[in-house]
Amino acid sequence: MVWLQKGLGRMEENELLLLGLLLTQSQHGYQINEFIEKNLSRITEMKKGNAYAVLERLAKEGFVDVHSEQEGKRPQRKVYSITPSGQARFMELLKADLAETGRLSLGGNIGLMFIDHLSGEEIIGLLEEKLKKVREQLAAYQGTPKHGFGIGVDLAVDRMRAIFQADESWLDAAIRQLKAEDSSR
Amino acid sequence: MVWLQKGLGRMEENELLLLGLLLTQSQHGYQINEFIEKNLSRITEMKKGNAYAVLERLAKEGFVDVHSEQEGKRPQRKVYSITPSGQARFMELLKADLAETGRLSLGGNIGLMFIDHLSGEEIIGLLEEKLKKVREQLAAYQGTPKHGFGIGVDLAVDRMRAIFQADESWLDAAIRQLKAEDSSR
DNA sequence: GCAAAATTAGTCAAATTTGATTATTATTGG
DNA sequence: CCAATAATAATCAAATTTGACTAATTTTGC
Repeated sequence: MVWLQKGLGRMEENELLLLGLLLTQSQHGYQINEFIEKNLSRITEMKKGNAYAVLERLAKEGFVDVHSEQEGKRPQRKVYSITPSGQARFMELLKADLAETGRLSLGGNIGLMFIDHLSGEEIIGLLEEKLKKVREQLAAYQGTPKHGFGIGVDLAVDRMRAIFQADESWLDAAIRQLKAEDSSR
Repeated sequence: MVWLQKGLGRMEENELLLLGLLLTQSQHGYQINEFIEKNLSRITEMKKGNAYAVLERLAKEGFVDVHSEQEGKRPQRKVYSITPSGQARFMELLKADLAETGRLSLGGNIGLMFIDHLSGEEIIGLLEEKLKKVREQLAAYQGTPKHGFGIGVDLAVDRMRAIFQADESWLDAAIRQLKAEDSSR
């Protein structure tokens, strides 16, 4: 993976996300995780287990309140709500996250680094496979209608789309060039 | 952060990187970390401490051999060399990393999601600050000469540059649009 | 109406990652 | 030539993250 630094770290962005989701309404963990998996899978990859851990951390720091609920014989669930100090923290994190360059981590670049350990055909074959997959991803974006969760979510998704598109163009150009070099031997 | 999945995970990419670096020559930990910090900071953000841990893991799995060296009274250093099974592992990881869509993790997107908690001017101000920083990053790329560590490294760096450039364009367009909306009120 | 599958809700151990810290040897400026 | 700083080399505790697991309740298909 590849990074370009500054701005919030993983964990701080996870805190920002959870605080942001709790800002609209108090929720229990499962509810939050459902929402993330169903609607925000393009915008975060935070795992369930991690979300629960981050919520506990936020509670320990006083940014959220927790209280247990029992509905019938269901496993007790913990409802989290944001505190005033949590709201302040949210604003702080929000501004920090928006202003900085931001982490940029791109899978597949380490492989690229060592590409000369493969033969020309192998390289082209693998990169074409990759290009195909990138295009599938892009197609999925085209198919997605606006979320309706506010302009921000749409912006975030669109930014991802733009980045993906750039990767597609880059890959396409790289493959062409490799092919040209290959045939000129 | 934002992810788009499939391909190697963080740790596997870290393994790939270290195996790849050991392929050329056996090295001790400090040497490897120096090289990464000085030459590959645009391509990975693996931290020193982590590199040592990953090397230990690789040793435990038989992908690298370790033997301690003492030079004078210097702190003993551990020299790592790749084993045949490590070479096979390298090839495996290399192909996997090249063929998949690859993780794409983009900082600042969570903030974007919640942008409507800020006022129009605040948003524009923060995004412009961000744009400035992104442009600085881009300028740094322009200034970097080719590495000379093989075509792969250059490709990887260039891919990063392309992605960054796309982010810059996206940001620029987004700001314009926000300004237009703002002034039409 | 009942067995199988899916959903709800969350926990936990193991693995990974970070950031600070230690300790020795070179180098540099005055 | 001596004190301060930088470079060498790595370790470790604490924090975070993952992925598998538990366990109860609904829903579904036959």
